[in-house]
Amino acid sequence: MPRCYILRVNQAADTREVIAAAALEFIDEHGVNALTLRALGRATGLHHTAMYRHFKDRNDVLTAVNAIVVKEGLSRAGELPKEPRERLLALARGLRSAMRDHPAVTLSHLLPIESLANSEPVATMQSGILASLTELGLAGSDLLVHHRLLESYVLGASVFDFGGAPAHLETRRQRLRHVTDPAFEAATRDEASIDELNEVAFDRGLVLILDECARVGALARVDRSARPG
Amino acid sequence: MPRCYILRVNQAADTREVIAAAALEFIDEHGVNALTLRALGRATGLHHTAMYRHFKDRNDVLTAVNAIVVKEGLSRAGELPKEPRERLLALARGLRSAMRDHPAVTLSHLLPIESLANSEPVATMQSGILASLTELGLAGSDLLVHHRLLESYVLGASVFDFGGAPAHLETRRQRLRHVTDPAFEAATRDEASIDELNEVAFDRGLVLILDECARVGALARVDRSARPG
DNA sequence: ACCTGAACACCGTTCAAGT
DNA sequence: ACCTGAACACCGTTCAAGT
Repeated sequence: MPRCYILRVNQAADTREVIAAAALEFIDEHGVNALTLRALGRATGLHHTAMYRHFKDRNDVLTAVNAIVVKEGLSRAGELPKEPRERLLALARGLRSAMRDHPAVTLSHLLPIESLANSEPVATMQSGILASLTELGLAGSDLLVHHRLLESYVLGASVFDFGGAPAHLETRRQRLRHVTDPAFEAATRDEASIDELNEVAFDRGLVLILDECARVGALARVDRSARPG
Repeated sequence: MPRCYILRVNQAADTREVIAAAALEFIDEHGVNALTLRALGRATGLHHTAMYRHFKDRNDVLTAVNAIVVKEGLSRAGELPKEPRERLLALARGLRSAMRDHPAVTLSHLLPIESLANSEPVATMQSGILASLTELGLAGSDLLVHHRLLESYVLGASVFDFGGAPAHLETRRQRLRHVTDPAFEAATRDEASIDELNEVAFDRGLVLILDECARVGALARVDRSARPG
């Protein structure tokens, strides 16, 4: 009984990736909590226990889904600029943009902290960021601290901003209900206004942090050329 | 059959709060995923279905646990300074400190985005932050953006920093394994070094953001006094 | 008002069996 | 090598029944 209508027509593609793509689509539509292995089985036309042939466990499926999102973030960043500060800006905005496209996935973005380290898109993103920070002049503990700051900010703020989706609007209304400023009224009027506010705030913080990275990097570079060796 | 050894000796206290405190203790020890209602029943000496007399559902339990952590954050902040920038610093560091004390709870801190809005400690924290930002001179959309930035940074970065705990050390080693800088070697040597790096990076970003809030607030204040009305 | 016990519909995971 | 089907130990939640 050929129930595998998706897999049958994608024999060329790697089964693992086909399943992961189906999982991403399912999460986008129904949320991450609704993604049970049985539901994923229905979506792919496979028996739910067949997943264990391609994934270690359910977390492994989510890890693969996250890798797709990071990969989309890289392609969103486009051709990477030569200038390191511009490159960091492009990478961060690209990743943010991919996460915004898949808000329901974001909740499981805390998972990759544990398990995504070995995926290829994450390694690419990681080394791109480290190389850019180094080019800015950062080294040693300065490099460590600012790398950590940038990572925590970009991923942390995005997880926070999108993790509660799609309950955003009502939540924000609740949290700001004691404020009487008319600007608050306007910003909490609809989803679009809140989303725009989020993006403006995120970009403000991102520029702030990258400016600091460039400033400290430039200082360190001057310091090194003053007393070489 | 008196199985309720905890509740029996705390008849004065509110049952809901006693259960929430037991849940916090359990999560600290066994992680948030291990907190099933049946396990919580065992910990409190109650039948697991009795929880529904005090909580709407399992998420409601986690919401109550989060409220305790935020409350601890407020008390960690201590006597609040008069100066608004110092007050924001104290509030943010206090909350961060409470979250660091309960890293396993942090994973569920994305939940409060949806549901914690109505708890009393969160409301207190919220209004304290808004009042401080206003005192700094921020108003209108400036106030909105910087409030959002501060909130996303403090909560987001902390969720990200602690969410993967206690798998921190191995994760960081994995993620930075391509770096050869000796400073990285030192920083990933043990848990304490990584924790220290996290705290240094967090505080750096916090000061950066608060300086920006003060700067923009001061500008806006000058602007308002230049053309009053 | 608060707690118990049985029950329901689910879940992730394992494993022997098929091709 | 890949997939199925039955089975296991669990889970959150509901509800009638007890005091």
